[in-house]
Amino acid sequence: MRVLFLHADFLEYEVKEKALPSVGDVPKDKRHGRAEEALVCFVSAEKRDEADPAGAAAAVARNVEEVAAQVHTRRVVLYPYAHLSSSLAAPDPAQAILAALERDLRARGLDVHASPFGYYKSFTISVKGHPLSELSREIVADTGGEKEEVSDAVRAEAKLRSAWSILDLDGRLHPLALTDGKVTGFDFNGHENLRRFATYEMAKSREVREEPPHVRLMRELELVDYEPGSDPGNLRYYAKGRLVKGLLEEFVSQRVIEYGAMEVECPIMYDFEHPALKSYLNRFPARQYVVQTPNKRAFLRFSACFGQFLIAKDMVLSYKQLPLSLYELTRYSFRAEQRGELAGLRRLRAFTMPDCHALCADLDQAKEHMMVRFEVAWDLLKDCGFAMPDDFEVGLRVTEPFWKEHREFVTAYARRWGKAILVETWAEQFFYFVMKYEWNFVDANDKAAALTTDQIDTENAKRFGITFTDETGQARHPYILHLSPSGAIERVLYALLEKAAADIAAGRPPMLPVWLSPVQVRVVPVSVDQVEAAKALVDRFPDVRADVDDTSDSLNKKIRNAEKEWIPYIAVVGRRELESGTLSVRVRATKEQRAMTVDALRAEIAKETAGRPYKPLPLPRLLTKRPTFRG
RNA sequence: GCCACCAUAGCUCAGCCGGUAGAGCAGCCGCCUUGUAAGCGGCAGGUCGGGAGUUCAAUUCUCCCUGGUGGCUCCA
Repeated sequence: MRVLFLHADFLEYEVKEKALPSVGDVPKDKRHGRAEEALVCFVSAEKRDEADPAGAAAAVARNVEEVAAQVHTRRVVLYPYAHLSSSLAAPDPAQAILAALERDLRARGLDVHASPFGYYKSFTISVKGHPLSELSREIVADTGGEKEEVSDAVRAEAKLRSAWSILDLDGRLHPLALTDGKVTGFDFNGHENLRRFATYEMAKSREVREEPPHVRLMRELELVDYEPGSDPGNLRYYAKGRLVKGLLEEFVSQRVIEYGAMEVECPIMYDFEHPALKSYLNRFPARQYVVQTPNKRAFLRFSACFGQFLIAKDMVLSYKQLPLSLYELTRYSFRAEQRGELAGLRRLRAFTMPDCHALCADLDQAKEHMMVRFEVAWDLLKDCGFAMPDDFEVGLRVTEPFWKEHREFVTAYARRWGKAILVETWAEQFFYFVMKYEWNFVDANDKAAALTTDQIDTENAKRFGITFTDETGQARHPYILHLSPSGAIERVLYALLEKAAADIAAGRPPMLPVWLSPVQVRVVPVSVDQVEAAKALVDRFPDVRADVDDTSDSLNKKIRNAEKEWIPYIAVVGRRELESGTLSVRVRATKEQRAMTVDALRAEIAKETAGRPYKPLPLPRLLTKRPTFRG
């Protein structure tokens, strides 16, 4: 709908003749109207409002109430005014919407004066001159006409009754309770991180009032930054950040493809009116970004699910080919998270998510294959630089029927994980999955963020019409696993930076793994006499990100600058080194200073980075040629 | 989305009861040629986040907007 708000000293109108033959007659006493000191709302109902009249009316009502409050009036005039839109709703739906709007506003306690619909009218208006007195808005029912449907899932979540327990390695289930904000029912001694995770999940108690440390780090290190020129939660990556993110993306994709998934690529926007998608949205409590294309309304994908499902439904599949995996690294997935929920790299509106769906013939195969992928994800996170399983806590969510029938599977899962896990059981299946797990990173502020996650989906094959032919020649719907092997790439970076922040707090030198360090070797000449030699030295590190500090700063200053950048190897070159043919290397990880040859340093870096992707230095090699992206 | 708080130079921050701003770092210029976390001096840097209001006068008070942080809600 379109609304023009005018805060008026008065509005006076006179009904003339019918503009639409179909409208009823207006009684004599309603043919003239006058309102004093009112918010006059000229309103057009539009074509797209027809899809959700109640939603459109409610959205406008909220806006009217808000604007009325801003201008401190409770009197509102609704004035149907077709000329605000080039895509008007048909008269009948438009009248219905306006009537609903009028009722809604009355229900909100506003003094509503509605001017007749479908007539030519003359009017006189005196508009106040203050800055809020004139305002026009284009209003769409919340997240489009989908609000009602999406909120099925949101509502389901709200009334979702769940029970929390800790499952230990002996298969014993310890039911948890919340007393005075404390989680009880399990002896958390030696499981401090699990206690923090369970408390986060159950009590949501927040005592810390600090900015998460990774936010400062991501900016100081010139990796990532906010972009006020975009929408909140859409970040910009500087050269170093793009490198780190690109390496993580490549590494994750490499591991998933090695495991056997087929990489595909899908559109980032989808038709709201596609029947399978529409019904899928009901089971997925997300808030979407909405895009108006030239001829339809679309939403930006919030995962790779439907893109891959739409591919899978057209595939010709035999049981002999299962389990079978499709994979895409989504750059980006979009979720219009509420403003207050966004936080640095932990929670974004646009994020990069690897998403790998496996079609499985039956539940046994799904369970078995889930554990194959478990190992892929485990090795992946380990090789990204995490301590497994120490750096994470498992949240495993399961429906009661699944728990009862597959308790042994869940217990075996916990044993493989190697420490007690948090289990949430739901009485009913509210979502499309019967079982899911996440590996949660718990940060310094006791906030948990899910990285790796996998789910057993029992519904979507049917919804999307995905079938395979079984041994008997029958078409059957597969079970679908939804794995994000690392979770969002941004979250991997978040967790690495939070780990580094924990190192700082513990007095250890913070750093990224060598394969992810934007600069791996900084060659530092002691004085100008060695600058040329230093430049030549860099060429002897062809497969290493090495640069040269060719500034005229003091040696101390050059060392300090390199340390502030978390460079793992600082190679000092002075007269002595040139004479001996070695480098004097400051090794960040161990805080030692070692004399090494170029080959020895190269070998050490090669060992540190073995099996990980490599990308060249994304910046000029000479520091004097390099800009600062921010102070 | 709701509530609270924050926004001053590229960065980190001072700035009293309303009288249009200051430091350190970074940058630029010069001197120094440095032996393992800041050498010295100078210059230049501001629509005090944006808009409106109150006032003779607003960085300062009020309102709205934008962005950020925390809490609530949420996290598929």
